[in-house]
Amino acid sequence: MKSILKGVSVQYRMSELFLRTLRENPADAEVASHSLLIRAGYLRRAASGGYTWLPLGLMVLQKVTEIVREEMNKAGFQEVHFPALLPREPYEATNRWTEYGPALFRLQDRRGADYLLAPTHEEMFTLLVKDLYSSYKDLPLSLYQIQTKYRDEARPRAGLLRGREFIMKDSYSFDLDDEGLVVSYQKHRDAYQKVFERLVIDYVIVSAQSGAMGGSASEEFLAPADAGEDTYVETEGGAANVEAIQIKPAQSISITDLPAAQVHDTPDTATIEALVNFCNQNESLKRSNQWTAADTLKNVLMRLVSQDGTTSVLAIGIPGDREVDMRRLEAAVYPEIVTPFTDEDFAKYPTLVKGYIGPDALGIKSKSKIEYLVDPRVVSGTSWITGANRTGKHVFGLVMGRDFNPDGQIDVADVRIGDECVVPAGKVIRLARGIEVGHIFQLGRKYAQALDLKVLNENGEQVVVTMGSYGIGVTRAVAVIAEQHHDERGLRWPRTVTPADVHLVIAGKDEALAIAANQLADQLNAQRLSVLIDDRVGVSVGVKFNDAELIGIPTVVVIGKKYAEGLVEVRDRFTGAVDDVLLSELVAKVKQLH
RNA sequence: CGGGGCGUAGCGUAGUGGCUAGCGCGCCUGCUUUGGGAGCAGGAGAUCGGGAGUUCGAAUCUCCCCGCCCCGACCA
Repeated sequence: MKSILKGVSVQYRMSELFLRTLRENPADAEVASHSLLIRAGYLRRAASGGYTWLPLGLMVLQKVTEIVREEMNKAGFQEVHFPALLPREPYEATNRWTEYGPALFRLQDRRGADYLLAPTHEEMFTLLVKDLYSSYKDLPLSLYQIQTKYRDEARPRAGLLRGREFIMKDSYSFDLDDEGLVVSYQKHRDAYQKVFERLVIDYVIVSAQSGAMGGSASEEFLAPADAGEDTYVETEGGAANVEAIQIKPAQSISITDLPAAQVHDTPDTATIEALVNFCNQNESLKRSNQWTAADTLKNVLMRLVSQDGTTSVLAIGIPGDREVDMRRLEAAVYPEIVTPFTDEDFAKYPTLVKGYIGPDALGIKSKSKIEYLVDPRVVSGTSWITGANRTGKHVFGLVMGRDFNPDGQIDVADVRIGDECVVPAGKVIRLARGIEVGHIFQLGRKYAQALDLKVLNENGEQVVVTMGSYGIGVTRAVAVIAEQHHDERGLRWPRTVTPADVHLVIAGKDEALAIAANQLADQLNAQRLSVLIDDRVGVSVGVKFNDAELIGIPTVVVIGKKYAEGLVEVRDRFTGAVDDVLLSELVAKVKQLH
């Protein structure tokens, strides 16, 4: 493109930048970060879940990466770099070659040997440390890398938010004992807080399930956003992923003085709603205060498939006004997989009557031998309307601890505001969605054990090392920043990650403007402030302003009609403030904004 | 993997059996214009996702395949 500048050097010129902004939102982008990053020319989709970084995008990615790297180094962690393409054997040793399932990209080399594209690198880090270290004196140690990861996601979505190829910073800590692990964990936690502060990502730290990696203590860094895939709860006492919360069990009640259970005809009441309506309309069942779904006990059947392929059936008893939260259930039964209980499955259990299943037919000691677990609200002395195991019949006043005894508890009902929790302590005051940008957890000895990573302790004994594992989604963080910092006009990069410090718009075709703009750019460069200069010829100012707002560099300087009076305009993309500044004072003004 | 939707030029789209596939943006040439996505004139750009079929005739109907997006189950 023609430039109004001749033979001058500024950092980036719009006339030359490999960039094409789009006026309209791409049809396939739903979330703001995705749509804006494409429209503003930061990214192009190259494959399902794979994106090409264009010059502007790469500048942001590099800044984000550098902030992560700096904070890791400051914390005393050392950077290494593994191949993404790895042989099968180490993953076989930890059983993850099979355990990781279809999300693992597997491939073969020309000789037919199995390889994988690493989804995480626990095995390699463990083996590396084993290779070089063998004494307690070498510990503690934390290593990290910033690496491209591969996961064959069933459903890549929302641009950078969930890709099949993405960049992750993963760290691993190695300690002699549990106390050391706690210290290493805390160091990572502190470093992560600094990273997210510098990235200007709004986040909450929530208790988490450690999930597929195994291990115990675990927290997630969630960036609150409607586009997020995780749900978390906040209580007076803290925050947790819904998968990790624990509902406070109800107080048990004395069972003496409770009326005996009675079976009643309740025709056509296979759903809780129908049952409650029937109870409130039937003369003999009516009571002064209306029956509600919470008075009923709903028994839900699920089929569980274990890793070796064997299946079992689980019955879950929850108050009728609640639903089983599939995410919580999946987390609770992990590593078993939950599948629906079908009509064919029903056929195998003649004692179960669909729509009228009651506790009598459930439990490992019953005829069905189906394990029966109940919600923590279903405790001894609570009385329920529930199925009588006969079509069109329910039993009223069935008392837990007197009339039935389940095999145990399971806490998988949906969570609501006001629910009392043990973890995190207190009443739920907020339920929100978040994007997981970081996850830290105490892995323990799973990998060290499997790969035989031991060191000699002070007494000359072999001791298995204990590990922590810590991740930051680097490319995801870019999307999160875009998600959290934009308005209807476009992106608004925090100054720590902006692709350039100043967007200098030449608003006019007078050559004097171009010369002055160039001088300003040089002055800014001299102060280590990078400049993207819009030197395009034949492009109307409206287009230039709109592009500047879309691209989202936080400080926009306009040199145009007021140049004759020795003034330029400084716009703050965050506050919307517009100031006229003397040319001689521009650098000071820009520095002040930074 | 289940459910839903979609695939027409770089982007956004019209076109549900009939002529040379239309429009807006973007792109190229010329002139004009220059503080909020300019105007006029001319132009380039499409295997209508792919394959097979039905038909005198297919972007349009049928089948198969591929790809994309959304919702659900997994994760940084």
